[in-house]
Amino acid sequence: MEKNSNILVHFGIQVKFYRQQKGLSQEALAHRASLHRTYIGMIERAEKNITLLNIEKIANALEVSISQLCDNSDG
Amino acid sequence: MEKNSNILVHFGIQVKFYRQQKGLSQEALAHRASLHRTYIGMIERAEKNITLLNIEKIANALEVSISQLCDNSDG
DNA sequence: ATGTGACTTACAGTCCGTG
DNA sequence: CCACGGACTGTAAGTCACA
Repeated sequence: MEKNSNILVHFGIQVKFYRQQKGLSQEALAHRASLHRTYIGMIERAEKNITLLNIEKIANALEVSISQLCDNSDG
Repeated sequence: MEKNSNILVHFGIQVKFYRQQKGLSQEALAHRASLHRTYIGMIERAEKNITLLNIEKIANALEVSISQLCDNSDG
């Protein structure tokens, strides 16, 4: 229940979850978010400390709010 | 209606609002968040594209959720 | 269709000082 | 205390070839 503090891991998991829920491949999501396909992969694997502008791009591409991607459990 | 997409501006405004509500100076907040004092100023003025790790630091220092800092009026 | 190392360029983030 | 300029260091951004 304690978060790793690794909000990046959590973020990546959420991206992957919402992406698959929409039946999108990393490639397709990358296209919708105007980002590179390998970059999406890196985000999902929490290898990059993403910036707010790109967080928004992905949230929009996934049609979810930023809160849905970042929020853990309203800690 | 269109958002400016300027989430950075919105974020900066929220940081300033919650900071002042707690009666903290930029310096004091910087200290609590383990960030530099000039950096907090830059964020409030939307001059920097902050990363997720620092978003979390600031949210914790302000004792608010990330949603409260990022969420617009996403409909 | 995804993971990974290597790579270059742009900028996040720190520190000094001024008014 | 805060806004702002300049210089600097570290790392995110963005891409590719190949597994």
